[in-house]
Amino acid sequence: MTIDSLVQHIGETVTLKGWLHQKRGSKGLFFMVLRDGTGMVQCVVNQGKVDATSWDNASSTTQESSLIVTGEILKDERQIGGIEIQASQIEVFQIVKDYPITPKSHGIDFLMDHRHLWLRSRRPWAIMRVRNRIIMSIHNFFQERGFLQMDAPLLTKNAVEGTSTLFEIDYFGSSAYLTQSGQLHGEVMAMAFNKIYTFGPVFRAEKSKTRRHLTEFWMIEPEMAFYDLDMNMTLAEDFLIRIASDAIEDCHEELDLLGRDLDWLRRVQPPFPRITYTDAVELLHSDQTQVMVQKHIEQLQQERSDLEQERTANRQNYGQLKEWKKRRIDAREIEINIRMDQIDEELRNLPQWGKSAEQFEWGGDFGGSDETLLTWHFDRPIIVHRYPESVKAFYMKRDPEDDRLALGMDILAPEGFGEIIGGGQRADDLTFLEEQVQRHRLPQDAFEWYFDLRRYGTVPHSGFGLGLERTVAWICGLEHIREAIPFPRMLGRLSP
RNA sequence: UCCUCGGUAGCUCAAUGGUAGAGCAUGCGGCUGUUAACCGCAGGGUUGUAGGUUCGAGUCCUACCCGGGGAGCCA
Repeated sequence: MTIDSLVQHIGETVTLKGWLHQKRGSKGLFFMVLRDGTGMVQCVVNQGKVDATSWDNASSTTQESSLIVTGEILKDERQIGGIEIQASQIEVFQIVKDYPITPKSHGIDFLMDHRHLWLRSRRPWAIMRVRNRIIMSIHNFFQERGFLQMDAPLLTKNAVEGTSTLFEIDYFGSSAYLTQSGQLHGEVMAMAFNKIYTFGPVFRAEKSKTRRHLTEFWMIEPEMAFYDLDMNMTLAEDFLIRIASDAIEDCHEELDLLGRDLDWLRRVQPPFPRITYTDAVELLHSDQTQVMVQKHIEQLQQERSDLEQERTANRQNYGQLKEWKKRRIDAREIEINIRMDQIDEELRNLPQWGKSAEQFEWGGDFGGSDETLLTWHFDRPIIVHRYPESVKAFYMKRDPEDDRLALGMDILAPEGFGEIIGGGQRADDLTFLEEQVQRHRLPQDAFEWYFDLRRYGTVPHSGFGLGLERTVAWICGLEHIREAIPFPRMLGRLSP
């Protein structure tokens, strides 16, 4: 029996195998929160209702000790899940000594060093389950629409994105690279199977230390023959709507535990605003944007002064309080300090963001701050399309109505989560592509097989890439992408 | 690579240049309905590293190492 299925068996006696998450007790009574991977449940151990060995076992268990609990399932509305176990027997696999991750707060460095244990905690549990649900949605979405799942090679000879972000490895004496994208091979398969999608890891040697970057992450890249840019955007829109609605439907408990504001996810409904790059630049230049920045600054200043007042009040009353209450105040003070640091950082950044938006020049690529400011204008994901060709990859088709533009599109998630999808319509003309490869100083011969796609039955086609971890971070409302993957690989982190 | 903040007990954090502390965790004791339980007692430290200033350095200065946040770049 697993904890997630207990609710259907109220009144029955069951045996659960798991780990001790937490224990409280008083004379002759223990409350043990048992974790088995599927959920948590409180087990009550009453000295009068168990044998002596079981009582000793219960007494000696520590955090993360592995054990077997037998007992009756009782309804108890006060508890998590509305049930608790009245234990009749406790057996032990192992008594643990000094489990490093205590129920109190920890710093991120410590937690990352103990990621192999941290994954047992509540928060990672919820996130990984949402990730799993999202992966299922992705496969269901494409499979239901007749897409063929394909695996692109991870070792390649070609750069797809910028060459500076390639991981180079020795391949029997010559150099090879870890793939940055499965797209070129996806195009091959689209010409063979019409509609395909890849789902695999990609690698980028970006020396980025931000909340949105990993060096190894998972990408989903559909590629469709006979799709133009508009069809591509519609597919991407349907795709995100499906992911969000499945998560809302099936991940109540997890999203609740993460404190996710579901209203933002419920608003992921068609149509997503579609704005051209040029309009987006105008929006950045608008007074409206400046007003928004100003409003944000004022809000933060308000929050800051509220926190300051609370802190002062706490300190004034401090002397007269009972010991346990003092500790609460101490803990709260730490929380306040952390939040104030965040606010100060944002208050330092926001004026710069406003300035950089104001001075943004047509032709450049949006920075993280520009994306964030753009999304502030809308209540759901937005699609920005028709970028200047100079900021997009060599394989993008040009806009027939304006040669300066590429038929690319990005989808920006709201609430500052930024770009989660990038894609577009592919160049289908051989001569144009050959010129582009030359212009970008890419090795012509490495792309010969790719050019063959334009020699033998070229057709209009499109596709996009979705970053899985960014999507998980968005759906879960995570501040940092490192929590969206079990074992994040980042600048300076290769273990565990 | 640049900017910025930080590194003090196992963990989270305190400490006007002047005797290094608290909570949690751990150990022992108490408490029969706890929800980050509570109460009492105990053990626990080369203040990131190497120099320097000073009567005196956790605190000031220099260099380096490690980490957080941000910029650039991107999904």
